[in-house]
Amino acid sequence: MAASETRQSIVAAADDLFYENGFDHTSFAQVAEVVGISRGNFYYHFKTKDEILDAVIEKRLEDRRTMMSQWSSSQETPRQRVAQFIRILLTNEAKIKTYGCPIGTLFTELSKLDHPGEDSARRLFDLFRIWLKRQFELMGHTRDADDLGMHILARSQGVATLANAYPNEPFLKNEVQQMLAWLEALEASGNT
Amino acid sequence: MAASETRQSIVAAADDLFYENGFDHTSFAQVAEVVGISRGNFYYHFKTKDEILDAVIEKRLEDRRTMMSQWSSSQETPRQRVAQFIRILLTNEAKIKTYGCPIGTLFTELSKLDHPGEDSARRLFDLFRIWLKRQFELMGHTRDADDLGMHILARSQGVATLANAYPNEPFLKNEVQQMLAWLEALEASGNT
DNA sequence: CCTGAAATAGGACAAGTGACCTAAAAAACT
DNA sequence: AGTTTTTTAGGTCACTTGTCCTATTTCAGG
Repeated sequence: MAASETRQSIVAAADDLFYENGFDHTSFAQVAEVVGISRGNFYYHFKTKDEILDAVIEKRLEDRRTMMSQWSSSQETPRQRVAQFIRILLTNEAKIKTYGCPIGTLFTELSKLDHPGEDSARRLFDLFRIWLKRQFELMGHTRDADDLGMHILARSQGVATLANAYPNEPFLKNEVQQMLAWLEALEASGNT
Repeated sequence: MAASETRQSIVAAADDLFYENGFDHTSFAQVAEVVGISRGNFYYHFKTKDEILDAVIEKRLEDRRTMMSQWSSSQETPRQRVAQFIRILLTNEAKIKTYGCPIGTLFTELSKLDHPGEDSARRLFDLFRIWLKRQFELMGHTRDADDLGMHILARSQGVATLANAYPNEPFLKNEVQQMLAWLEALEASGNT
């Protein structure tokens, strides 16, 4: 098989396993088994575990970028686009209740491990942060656009964490409704 | 030294290390070194790693219980007590920015590891959840007391996560102000 | 078909882990 | 002081981990 294909399979499998079991707790053997290759072959494609982590983060960045560009083409107004962001919680409800937020849990783990990849993981937050800021600016909230973005980002993180702790409750849906209501209540024009 | 004292030292050291480096990533040797005892002695007090985890969770539960009972005696109204809860984020600002929330990060890790201690860790959330519910009930919000408690719990979690990701920003203080304003804006009497 | 590069397999290694064991030291009690 | 119990130290074990190495297979280009 071509090297790039195998590489993709490895990154995809590692992406899932890191999400489901955590980065530190996922071993090379596990990834290799899921992909269906030998551990030895593994090292032909990735020399260190950190290299896989970098590749996984790069993949997650790319996946989110395409997701956000789809929003830009399907949603007319910035308000609708932010609403789309909030609704990720519903789209991924099942996985979030089981594994939490893929971005938040990865950053939290790497931060706790004092792992160099922490900085790369923060870039996943940055991606949404900057994008959200831009949307709020387009809504006219030029001065506090970043604060509003951080606010909605934090709310999403908190909801994901508690939905993970209490999966069998309507909590997540309730909070999404509240966040959407908050978004609607925001004045159309900012305070500049 | 008396066994109970050594045991306490171990639990205290493990509490810190689990918070700073994570449960899975903390080894017996590290805890023993911090306490200043041999690894062999360790097993006289705790037969398995899970036993230490249980003891640490029990300690955290007890610490929070005493904290909340202090609030009850120092704060007159339930509204002031909830405000005190919100202000934990400020009290522990430095540690939260470095290590995140001790309750949230522990639960997230155990959930990801599929560790049996996940249920015990959830009881830490329960402690605050039930207490918050009670405060909102006392404020007159009998019907949606639990929703309000979960809401403020989730906001705190989200703020802690993002403050950990962006420690060099006024974000945490801003959000605490917003949460306190939200609390003030709640009607004194509920919707029953 | 042949040849050299690309890709794969599987074994080996050192380090670290949780767990266990036994003997020595310390403390408590008679 | 002597004896029993409590507490401690340090070695050992089986296992897993990330990493490395070498031999074999696959496969494309001449």
